[in-house]
Amino acid sequence: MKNSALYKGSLNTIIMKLLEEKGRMYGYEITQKVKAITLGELTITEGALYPALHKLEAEGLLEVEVEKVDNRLRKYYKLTEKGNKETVNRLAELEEFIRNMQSIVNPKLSY
Amino acid sequence: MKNSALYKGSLNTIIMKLLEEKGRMYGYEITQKVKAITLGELTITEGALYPALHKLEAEGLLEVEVEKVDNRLRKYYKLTEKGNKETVNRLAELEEFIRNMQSIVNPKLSY
DNA sequence: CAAATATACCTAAGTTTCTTATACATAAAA
DNA sequence: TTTTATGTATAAGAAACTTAGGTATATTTG
Repeated sequence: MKNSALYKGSLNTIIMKLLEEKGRMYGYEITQKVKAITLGELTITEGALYPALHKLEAEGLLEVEVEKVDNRLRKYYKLTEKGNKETVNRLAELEEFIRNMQSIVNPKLSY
Repeated sequence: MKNSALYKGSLNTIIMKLLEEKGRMYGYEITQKVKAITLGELTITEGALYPALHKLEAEGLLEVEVEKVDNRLRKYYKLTEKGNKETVNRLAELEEFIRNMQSIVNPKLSY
């Protein structure tokens, strides 16, 4: 049962959208949230997630707050102001992609 | 104006879906068709298209017929039997991806 | 008529984004 | 006590693109 289609390029948008909603989240929490929302169909691997978070932080779209909970480390991420603006763009792009794909895949529905 | 979101992994499915509909198409025709359907928003680059066609052919999902039209070469591609079956799977996967993305991006709509 | 654009194919180098595998560490459950 | 869950991280490799070329003919435009 292959990883059921996480199309490349969508991960960043997923992260940013969840952070926009929730305010702040830590990495592991994001993986669990995605799994829950998609009823187990979509699994974010750690090898994809952590580099993505670090890159978004490096780009100034996320900022991090480190906390210790239950003697274990957590890195909470939240959107910066720049990140908030960029989230709007990326969501618009994703929605455009979805519209385009539906025009191709289901041409009868797109008038 | 960046290339407006061709999420990686979707190109093969686009090609296969168009061939399923049209019966057979040649490369250049595919690029024009996609541009037309998406009102210019989605452009398939040749550097992506031709390697993708060759790979699908190598995998036995497409077969090719070469023709000369107006003194110019055309390579018409069509789905093999195996390609037809696989198209069903890929479309299902793409639709699942779209459902999952909508669950994430627009949680209020997904009951 | 010359130059640009459209049609039609192709590949190579580099980048991005993932998967897979591994590593470290603590807490809880079997 | 061993496995599973929680929590982070990186390195090597694969896959799928972009960018930038190359070749050639037909048509349109200035």
